[in-house]
Amino acid sequence: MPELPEVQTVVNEIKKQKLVGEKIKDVEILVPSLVAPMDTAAFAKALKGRKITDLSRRAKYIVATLDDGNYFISHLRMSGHFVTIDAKEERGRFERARITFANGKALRYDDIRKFGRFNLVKDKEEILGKLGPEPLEKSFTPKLLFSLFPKDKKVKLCVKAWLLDQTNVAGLGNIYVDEALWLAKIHPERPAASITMREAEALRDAIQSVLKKGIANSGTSLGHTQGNFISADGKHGNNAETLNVFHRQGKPCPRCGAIIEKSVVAQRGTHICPNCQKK
DNA sequence: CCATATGTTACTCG
DNA sequence: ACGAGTAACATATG
Repeated sequence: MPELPEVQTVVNEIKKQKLVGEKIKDVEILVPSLVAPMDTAAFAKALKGRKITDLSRRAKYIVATLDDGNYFISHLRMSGHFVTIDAKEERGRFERARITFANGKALRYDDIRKFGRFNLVKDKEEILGKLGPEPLEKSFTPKLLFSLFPKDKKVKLCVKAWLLDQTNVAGLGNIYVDEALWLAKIHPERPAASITMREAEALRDAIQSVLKKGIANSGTSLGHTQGNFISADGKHGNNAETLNVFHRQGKPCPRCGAIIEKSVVAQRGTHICPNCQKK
C-alpha cells in the first residue's frame, strides 16, 4: 500500500511522537512470518532494551538505527500500518506486533494481509543495497534518470514496469507512477529503452512533483475502510483528492478534458489520458 | 462467487 | 544464465 510519500509521512509522524531516544521496554511479535527467517523470540530479545537513535526512510523502507549499531528495518508492503498508542490499549483485530516504550507509549503494527516484514541486521545494505537512487535527492538529475534507462532497443520492458522496479528508481509505486507518467505525457506501455532525453527531463520533474505533493498532503488514502493508508497518528492522508488520473477512470482529464481510461499494464491497474499519453 | 487491491519475490518457460 | 511473464503470499471489500 504505502509508497514513498506515505512511508515518509509515517516516519515524520513517529518522530513527532518522540519515540526516538526512548528505551524499548517490550516487543511482541504475534505473527512469525513477520520476522522470518528470524525466530520471534530471538527477534524480540534483540530489540528489547535498545533505543532507536535515528529514524529515516529509504525507498519504501522504514530504517531505525539502534543504539547497539544494528538496524531495525521494516516494510509495510500492501496493508501494514504503524500506529502510536498508549501501551495500555487492548489488542487490535489486525495487530501483528507491538513495540512498547519506557515512557508508556507503544507502536502497534497492524497488517490485514500480513505481507509486511521486519528485519534486524548489522549491515543495512543487506536489505537496502540493491535499491536504485532516491528520486527526491538533488543528484536525481534528468541526466542520471536518462542514463539508467536500458539503451538496447531489443529490450521491450515498458516504462511503467521499469519505474515500478525498485532497483531502477526507489520508492515509486502504482499510484505515483501513473500520476508521474500522466504529468510527463508519457504512455505507460512505451518501451523503457525508447525514452528520450527530453522525456527523461519531463519525467524527472514529474516524479519529483507528484512525490513532493504526496508528502505535503501527508500521503494518499484511497478510501476509508480498513487497510487504507493511515499514518502513525491514525489519520488518513489528503492526497487522494489531488490525483489527476489514478482511480479517475471515466472522468475528464484535468488538462484536456478527454475521458480517462483504465487498463492493466505490468499486471497493475493503470490509468491514462488517451489524448495526452500516446504510445 | 468473482474481481480487485497503494508490494515484492519466487518460480516457470523460452 | 537471462529476461519476461505469472503465481503466490493472506485478507478484505465492492
